[in-house]
Amino acid sequence: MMANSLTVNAYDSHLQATGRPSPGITEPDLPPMTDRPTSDHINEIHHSGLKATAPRIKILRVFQESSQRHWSAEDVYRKLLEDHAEIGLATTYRVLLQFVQAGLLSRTYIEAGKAIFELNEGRHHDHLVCVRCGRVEEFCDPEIEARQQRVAEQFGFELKDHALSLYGVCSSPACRRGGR
Amino acid sequence: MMANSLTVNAYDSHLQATGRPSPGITEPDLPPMTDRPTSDHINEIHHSGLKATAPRIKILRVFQESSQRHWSAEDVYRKLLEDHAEIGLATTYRVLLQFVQAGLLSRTYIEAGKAIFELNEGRHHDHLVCVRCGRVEEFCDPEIEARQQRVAEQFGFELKDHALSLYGVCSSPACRRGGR
DNA sequence: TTTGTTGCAAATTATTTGCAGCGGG
DNA sequence: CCCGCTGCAAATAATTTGCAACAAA
Repeated sequence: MMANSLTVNAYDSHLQATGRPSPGITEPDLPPMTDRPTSDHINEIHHSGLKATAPRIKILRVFQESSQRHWSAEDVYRKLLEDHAEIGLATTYRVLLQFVQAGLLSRTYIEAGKAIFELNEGRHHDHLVCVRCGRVEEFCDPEIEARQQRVAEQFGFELKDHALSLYGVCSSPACRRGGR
Repeated sequence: MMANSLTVNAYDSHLQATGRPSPGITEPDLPPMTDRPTSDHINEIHHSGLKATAPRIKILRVFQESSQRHWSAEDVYRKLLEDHAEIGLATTYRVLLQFVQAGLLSRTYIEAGKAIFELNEGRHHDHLVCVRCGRVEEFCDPEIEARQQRVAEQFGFELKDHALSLYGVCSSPACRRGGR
C-alpha cells in the first residue's frame, strides 16, 4: 500500500503490453476460424517455446473457438470453469501473459484498471466502446496513426506504442434511448 | 476475487473520469500559478459545493503550488506526509475524486491501472510519455480529435470521450542511449 | 531425469467503504 | 447544533508470487 516510485517509471507495463506492432489496415473483418484440431494448437504453442500443456491448449482454444473476441482474465477463467477444465485463476493469468509475450494474444486496457485479451492477428487496431452496452468495435485509422507519429516527432520522441480508446453510445435503440 | 460482469459493462468509470471536455488548443504552456493566498483556495472549494476543510485546502495547494503537474494519489499522499499535514490516504482518495467531479482536477490513466491527477485548466489534451524516464508531455492535435469524431460516426456511435496516450523514448541523451 | 508448469494460498497494488467521532457553517 | 467530513481499519478488485507436487520433452 505504497512503496516505490514518485510519478516516474513503471510505464514499462506498456512496453510488453501489446503484441508485435504492425502497419495499419483499415477494417478488421473477424474471420470465424472455428474448431481447429488440437495438433495445430500444440504447434502454435511449441513455436512460442512453451510446453504444450493442457491448460495452455484449452486457453488458446477459448480464443480460437468462440465468436467472442475480447476476454478479461476473469472471463477466460469462468469459461474454463463452465467447460470443467480444472485450471486455476493464477494459471490463467500466467498463461495469458505468456501468450501475450509470445505474440499469440494482445492485451489492451479498454476500461481503467482491467486488461482485455484478444487473438493477435497481426493487424494493429484501436477500440471504440459503447459506454451503455459494452459493445466493442475495432478500427484503425491511418490518419490518426500518422498524426501520432508527427506529434511524437515534434516533441523529439521516438514513438514506441500508443493506447487509444474511444467511448460513445452505439446505434442500438436501447443505448440511444439509454437512461443511466 | 471474481463476482460480476462478463466483459460487458463498467466502462462507466470513463464517463466520470475526466473533468469537463473542451475544444482543442494546440500547445499547453503551463503557467506557474504559484503560492496563491488560501482565501482563494477556500472560494474555489466552496464554489464546488464542498466545505473548505484543511485536507481539501492542502490538497488543492499541492497541485497549485508545485511545478509538478501529474500526481498519483500516492504521490499526493506522500507529499502531504512530508509537509506534516495529518491526512489519511483514504481522505486523499476521497478528496481527489470530489475535485475531479467538481471539475477542479482531471483524472487520466497514463499507465495501466493507475490514476494520474492534474489541475483541470479547461484545455483538453492527451499525453506523450517517455517509457524510460517517465517524463510526460501534453499535446492536443485537432486533426486526431476530428478523425476520432469521424471514426465514431462511421460506426454510428455518438462520441462521448476518449483516452489517448503515446509511449516513446524522449530526446534526453540518457533515454536515447537507454538500456532499459 | 530435468526443467518447466500447475494449483493453491498468501501477498501486492490501487482504490473504496464502514463507522464512530470531530468540526465547519 | 447538525450534517458533512475525517481517520483508521477492514474490504474490494485485479493481478502476482512462493512453493511443493507434477508432468512434458
